[in-house]
Amino acid sequence: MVWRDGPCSTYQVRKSFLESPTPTWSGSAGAIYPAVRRLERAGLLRSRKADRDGRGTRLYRITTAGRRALEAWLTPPLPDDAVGISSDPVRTRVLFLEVLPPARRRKFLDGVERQLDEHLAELREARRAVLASGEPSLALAARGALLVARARRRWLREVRESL
Amino acid sequence: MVWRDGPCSTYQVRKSFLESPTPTWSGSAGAIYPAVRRLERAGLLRSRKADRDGRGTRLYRITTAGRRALEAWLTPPLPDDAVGISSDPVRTRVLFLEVLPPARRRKFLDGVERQLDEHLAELREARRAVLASGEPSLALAARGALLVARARRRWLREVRESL
DNA sequence: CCGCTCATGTAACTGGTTACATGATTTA
DNA sequence: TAAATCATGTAACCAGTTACATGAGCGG
Repeated sequence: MVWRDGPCSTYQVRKSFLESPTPTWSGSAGAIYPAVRRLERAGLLRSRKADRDGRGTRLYRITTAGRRALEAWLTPPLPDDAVGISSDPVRTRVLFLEVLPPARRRKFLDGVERQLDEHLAELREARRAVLASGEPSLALAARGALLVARARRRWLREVRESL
Repeated sequence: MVWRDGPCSTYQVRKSFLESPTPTWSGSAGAIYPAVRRLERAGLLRSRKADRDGRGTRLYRITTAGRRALEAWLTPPLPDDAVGISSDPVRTRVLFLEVLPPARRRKFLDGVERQLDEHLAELREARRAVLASGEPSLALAARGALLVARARRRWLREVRESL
C-alpha cells in the first residue's frame, strides 16, 4: 500500500485496511502502527517528518529493498497456503452439519443461503462502484470475489439437494 | 471433532488437524493441547484418564454445554466474516500486479495457473478417495473446495485476458 | 471556545508458531 | 536391544485485538 500510495502516513495505510471489503483485514490500530514500524526497522520502508503537522506524523516511502520484497512476493511459486484450499467457515460448518437434527439442517441452509444472497448483492453493487471508479486492479479483484462467492452459493444448493 | 470422534485423546484431535487438506489448520501441538484444556476449563469438554496407558493420556468427551455451543455455532445468522469475502492470497497479489513490468506479470500468471492446475488435480484425487471412503460430509466438503478452486482458476484466465 | 472527529499511538490480554523435552511404544 | 516414532506436553517468541489515552484541527 505504501508502494501504491506514494509517501503516505500510517493512518492512510490504515484507512485502506478499514475500507477494504475483506473482513479479515480489520485495520486495527494496534496491528497497523507496530507493523509499519517493523517494516521500517527491517529496511523495507523509509520515513520523514511531515511539514506543518503538529502531530509529528511521519510519511513513509518504499525502499529499494522493499520493492524487491514486493517483487519476490509476486514471484511464483507461491507458498502452499496461498494456492491451497482456502479456509471457508461455511464449509467447515457443513462438515459438522450432522450435529443438528434434519429439520435444523434445513434451517441452517435456509439462513446461510439467504446471507450468501445478500452478500452476492453487495458484491455486485461494490463491483459496479469500482468499475465506475476506473481502477482496473480493484475491478479485477471484485470480479474474483464475485466468482468465488457464486461458486460457494452453487455449492450450497448442491448441499441442500444431497441432504 | 471431539463430538464426532467420541471419547478421544488430544492427540487424536491433533491428527485430524494434521491430516486436514486445508493448510490453515496446522495442527501444531502448541495450539491444540492448550486449546483442549481451555475447552475443558470452559466446561465444553470433560475428560477421564485412559486405562492401561503409561503416558497419562486423558480421553475427552463433549458435554451438554459443549453440544449446545456446537449447535449455536451452526445456527444462522453466521457472523459476517463467515459469509463475507474470504481472504485469497492470489487475489491480494493480483491487486498489486502493477508492481511488476508486463512481461513478469505474464510470468506470474503462468506460474500461478500451473500451481492452481496441480492443486485442482490433487483436489480431484482427494475427492475420489473421500467418495470411496463413503463419508458424506467429507465428500460434500471436498466438492465445495473443488468448486471454489475452479472458480479461482477461471478467474485467473479472465485476469490474463484483461491484461 | 466547546465538542467532535481525526490521527497517532500504547498496554494488557489472547492465542498461535517454533523448537525443544520427555517418556512410552513399536519395529528392525 | 537399539533406533525410530508415537504421544504428551512446555517455554519463548511473535503478532493481532480490544480498549484506552492524548493531542490536533475543525465546525458551529
